[in-house]
Amino acid sequence: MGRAPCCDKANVKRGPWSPEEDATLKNYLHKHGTGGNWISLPQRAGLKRCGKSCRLRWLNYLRPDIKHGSFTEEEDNIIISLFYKMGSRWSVIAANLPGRTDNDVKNHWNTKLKKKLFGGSNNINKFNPSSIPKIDVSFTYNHNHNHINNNNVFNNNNPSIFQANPSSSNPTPSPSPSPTPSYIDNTNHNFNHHHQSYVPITSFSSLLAQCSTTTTSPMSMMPNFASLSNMDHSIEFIQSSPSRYSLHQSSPTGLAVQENVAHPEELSSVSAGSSSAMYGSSLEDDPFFAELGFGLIQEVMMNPNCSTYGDQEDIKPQGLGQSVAN
DNA sequence: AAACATCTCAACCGCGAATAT
DNA sequence: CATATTCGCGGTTGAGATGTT
Repeated sequence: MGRAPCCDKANVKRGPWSPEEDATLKNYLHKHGTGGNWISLPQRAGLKRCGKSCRLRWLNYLRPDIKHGSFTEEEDNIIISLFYKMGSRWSVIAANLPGRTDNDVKNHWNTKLKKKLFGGSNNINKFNPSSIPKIDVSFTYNHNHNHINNNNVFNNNNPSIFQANPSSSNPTPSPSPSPTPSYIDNTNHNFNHHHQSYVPITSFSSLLAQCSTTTTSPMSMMPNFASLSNMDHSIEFIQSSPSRYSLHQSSPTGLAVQENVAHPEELSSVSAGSSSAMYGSSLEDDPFFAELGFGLIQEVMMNPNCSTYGDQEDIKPQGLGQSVAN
């Protein structure tokens, strides 16, 4: 037995909204709000629509703070960076782009960014790093547990990152402000921790550009996905004795703590296999590998041409476990 | 100008999570 | 605590717009 439908599909209108319906919904919400119940709202408002349809129409189109129009380069970079960090959590990514909805971001990724970065999701051989504007890479890693570089998008000083859009900026009452997902809370907490050290990227385009190579192998033209994988995680070394550390690694799937590890410098030899096992997820689960239908990851991981250097010299993300611990 | 291909994006769907009863 | 209801999300679809031949 399947799930009961949310409304009587035979008696609701579907398809594009008319201007009259938009006006009706908008007026009703301005006067009454949702009343805490989208399902019963259409009936109260006099609309022959499913409640879910009303909610979607409001959130994705009618809300007064929606930003229409094309995405800026800065927005692109934020989307790309956050996509790599957390995968297709469109609502979280959208929360960092004022005026943009998860649907907008998702559509933009699927129709523009994927092609911009890879020249077609199903043909990685078309990928051409030289077609991507080069911007300075700004990896940041700090062994001394200091705060991160001010230039990157994960900066604590940037209030939009990992926080839902403040509803106070909305001049009209928001009928149903989206609650801040717990993921955001957790991430924000992690990133405000004064011991945190991690590897953000300011521009994924720049990372791809850094991976241009002197060889002609199509695979070697791909970015170093080993180093990209690490961007899904934040890594923190807390010194427990002069020569020993506890290693705290957080990822979207959880937190792993490893006690009594050697100095971070020595961890550069950690193998890909042990690292991915430590994270409890396989590289094949990685959003970018999934996106590309990637199979032969080892070859990419071993690609020496894809070492990327930040302004600080402490980081050379050449392999799993290496990017933040070098 | 017409036919066809491709792109865009609003809308729908179904699921898991959260909340109410 | 169990069940029902609602919400919110990510994946997918398809109509209309736009580009190409």
